[in-house]
Amino acid sequence: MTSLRDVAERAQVAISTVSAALNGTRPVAAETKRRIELAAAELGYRPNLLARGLVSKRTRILALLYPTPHSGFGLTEMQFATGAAEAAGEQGYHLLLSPENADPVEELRYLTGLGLIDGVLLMEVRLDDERTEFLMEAGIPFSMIGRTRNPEAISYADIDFTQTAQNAVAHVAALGHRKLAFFNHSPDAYSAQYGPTIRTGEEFAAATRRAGVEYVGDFCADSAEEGREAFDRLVAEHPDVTALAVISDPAAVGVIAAAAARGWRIPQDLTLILVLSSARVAEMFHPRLTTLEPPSGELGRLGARMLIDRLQADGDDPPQQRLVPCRLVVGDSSGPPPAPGERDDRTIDRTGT
Amino acid sequence: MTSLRDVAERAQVAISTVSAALNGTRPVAAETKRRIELAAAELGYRPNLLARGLVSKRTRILALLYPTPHSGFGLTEMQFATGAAEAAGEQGYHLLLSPENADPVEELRYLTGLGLIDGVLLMEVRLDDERTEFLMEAGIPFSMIGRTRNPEAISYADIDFTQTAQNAVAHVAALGHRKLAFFNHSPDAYSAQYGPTIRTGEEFAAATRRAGVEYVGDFCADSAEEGREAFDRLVAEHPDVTALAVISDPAAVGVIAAAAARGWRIPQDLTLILVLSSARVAEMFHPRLTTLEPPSGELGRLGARMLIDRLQADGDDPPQQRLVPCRLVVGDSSGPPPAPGERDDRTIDRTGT
DNA sequence: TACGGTTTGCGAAACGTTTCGACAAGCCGC
DNA sequence: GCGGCTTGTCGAAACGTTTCGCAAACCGTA
Repeated sequence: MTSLRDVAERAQVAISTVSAALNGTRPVAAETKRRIELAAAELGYRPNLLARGLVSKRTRILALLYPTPHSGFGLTEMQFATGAAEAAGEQGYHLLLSPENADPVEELRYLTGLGLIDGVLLMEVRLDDERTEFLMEAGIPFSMIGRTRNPEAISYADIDFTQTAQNAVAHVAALGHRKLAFFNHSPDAYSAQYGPTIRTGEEFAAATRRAGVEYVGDFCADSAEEGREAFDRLVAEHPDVTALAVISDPAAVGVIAAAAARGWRIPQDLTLILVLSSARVAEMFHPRLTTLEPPSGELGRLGARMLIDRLQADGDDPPQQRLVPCRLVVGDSSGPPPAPGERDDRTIDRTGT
Repeated sequence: MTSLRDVAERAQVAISTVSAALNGTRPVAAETKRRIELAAAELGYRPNLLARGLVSKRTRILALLYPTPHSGFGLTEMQFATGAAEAAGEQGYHLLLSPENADPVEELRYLTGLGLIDGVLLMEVRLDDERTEFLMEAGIPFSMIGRTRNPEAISYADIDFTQTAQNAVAHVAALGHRKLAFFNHSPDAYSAQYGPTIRTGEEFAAATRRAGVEYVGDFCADSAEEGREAFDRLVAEHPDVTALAVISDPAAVGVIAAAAARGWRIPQDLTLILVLSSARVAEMFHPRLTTLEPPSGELGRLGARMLIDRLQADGDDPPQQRLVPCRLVVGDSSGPPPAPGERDDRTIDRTGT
């Protein structure tokens, strides 16, 4: 490891001069500077981040905090991480992957106490998130991917649920549908606090209202079986439904099976949309499903960039907040609604299977 | 930030004594130690990682290096990362996410020059990987998830392709199949160097040979269209094939479509297996596909643990090497082969579609 | 020639640790 | 009662930077 000292010796100047020349923090005579840069290059000098961080209190390291996932990580979450890492890298920052243990706040206290971290990027933010309170109090710079219930004072990048729902509703309305159903995650302890779940539901309701489309909301757990049941329930109560949006991949599998069992074809008899899922997943289905794909990578990038901006403008300018809508990827599961009576509705006894 | 010095003052001892007491590096009188620990707890003292690292040359930070993915990151890759982060966390280590730019070796040189990193975890290792050469030469501890062509001297965790192929072949053989086809990734510039692609192909060939099962190997790019074409080609040349393993998710979509177009049912007319894909993806298919699921999380964990072991045993004990087979998740796409002539083979003109 | 101002470079302190030689005190056996 | 050993503590140096006060050299102007 060659150090500043080695460079100084070789260039025949003081250590402090080398530092000034290399960082441009102070004027250095052109000739001297040239000599120093040459020496540094010859020796392959790399500044030691630890030493620098020790005195400057800046490490250019960010931590990405994520709860150990309850149900395995999806593609979406991964893309937050890689997006953030990429954006950080571009700005000369590094990203530390920090899985949370049982006590996220304790974890945070520990992590920030290390002096290793300039700021924190929060993933999987809940509507009331204790982590934000801790970070605010401790005065540690952070930004969120997602947002809390009242995020006014905090920088965040999140999905634009309003726009997303509106686009989706516009899509089905343009095809001629007058009634849209939506299967949300089941309102268990987790989802009750999980922003995307709540907001998607609310915004679908609102968007249909605005568009004059009839709306049916229901819930189902993330399994094919539950998707099947929810679908049967839906058709029983609303036989005239022609379009359905589902937020869970496995539930969609169940829906498709149940629809097929009923003799419904997609998209002729039912338009099906996968919400908050990646197009790559949607392609696995047959037919290829229309998807509202979250801009995960971009959200990760935005989150990281906001945090870095905040760190560099050490004045306290107002928090940045960005909402990005999902991309509507139209697949083969979107079509005009069936004419009344056109649907070949047969009842099939599935219990025998 | 409370420092060692604050603790020392409060406990009325020298700084060095506090350090010794807290780290147990030297014997300290029980009473003194108690006083110090009390003071540390009261002040909420956290050792500063930068300062510690500066002198001890150990930061307990590992870097996870991954190429910016050519085709988007899969679930599999994500699980390497989270698995590694988890294992690292358990041992008091941290994991730095490092996307590689155009020049991986330059990136490595920079990263390791920072003095921030104790060791490197390599992902997406190619058969001839320039990164390993650099790391060996530079004497930087590292381990691999995957392995090079000749990995004898390096620690790695990889899939046990031999066992995996054998299990898969045993599975179809037990069902009564006598002929197995395998669609590998297309042998383009990338795959030609990519271990899993090469090894899976070789091992499937070898395992069928050992089991006395006839083998047909072919390639197809990662798209439904190519999967379709490959399947049609296969059936044209080998109409008696009854079992097929596919390594690419999108290709499997094409295969299923092409089989359906032919009137073949799965699994009655064809047993289909998805290779190196997650069970979560396999569930999206209808029917739910039998899968060889890579033990990604575990490989990540193993890789991290090996690296940490290596760092802690600063003697040079031999490299650790672990192979873990894929988990065979039997879905609804596995069944006995059709009786000869049983298959309802109709030729369908798809060109009109 | 003298003088204020500017340019340029130097040296030392500081950041928070670890490490290690020195040393004081207490205890042992003879 | 004294040398030698053990035990416990201290102080200082070192890690590789950044930062900042200061001084030397040089400029143009009076």
